[in-house]
Amino acid sequence: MNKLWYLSQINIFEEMSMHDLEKIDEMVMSTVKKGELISKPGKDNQVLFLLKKGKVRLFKISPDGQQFTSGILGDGNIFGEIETFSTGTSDVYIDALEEVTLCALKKDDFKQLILNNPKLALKMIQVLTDRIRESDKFLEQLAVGDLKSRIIYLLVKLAEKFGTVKEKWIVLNIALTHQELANMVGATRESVSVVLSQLSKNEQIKTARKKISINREEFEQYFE
DNA sequence: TCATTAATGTGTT
DNA sequence: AACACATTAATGA
Repeated sequence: MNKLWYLSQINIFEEMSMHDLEKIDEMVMSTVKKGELISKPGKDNQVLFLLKKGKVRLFKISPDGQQFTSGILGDGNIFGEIETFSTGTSDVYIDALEEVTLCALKKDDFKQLILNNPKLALKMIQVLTDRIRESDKFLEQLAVGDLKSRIIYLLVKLAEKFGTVKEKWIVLNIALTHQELANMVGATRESVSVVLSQLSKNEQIKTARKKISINREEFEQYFE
């Protein structure tokens, strides 16, 4: 099984100066509708994408057509490939989980940006390091855990990245179907449904269609 | 509001 | 895990 997991919390824009942010703002920006493919393996875009708004999914497709989601990136993240710089996305499909606004950064623009913002370079390293670390951990969890623990691990990760606290719950601000969750933990849609309703019955999570909240107290121990 | 589709739930093998 | 089928919620004409 090809199991990778990239989850990065870091907002790449934080370290940029106002001046550069304005430049980015002027850059060609495109919007991609939900479900549309942004990139696929082998496609040599030679650009870095700055994700201004929305969420994208990185996934692979196995020979039998099964999708495996290897990561989800949210606002302020960066992905893509240019000759001297790779974010590890050259061999994955990327599609939009929701309507997405992004701008494409060409090689020279990126170089310029780095030159103007030494801190940005550090941030980039941090982002990529973080992805590797997450990937490692996730691989481990997938190898050792039963389905329930894998799902819990995933929900906690999603909560860290996309969650907002609401009383005793953390609401996951990301619309995912059970099928999509299944694609992330390498399980079937049905078994994911079963585990989720189990957790729901135990008041560990709350579910609605494409909406999940997790109980803060129940999962406190899982957070770092 | 109704009909269609998508998401989820459940039992059986 | 795979399948078939039931139920329910979302969508949109």
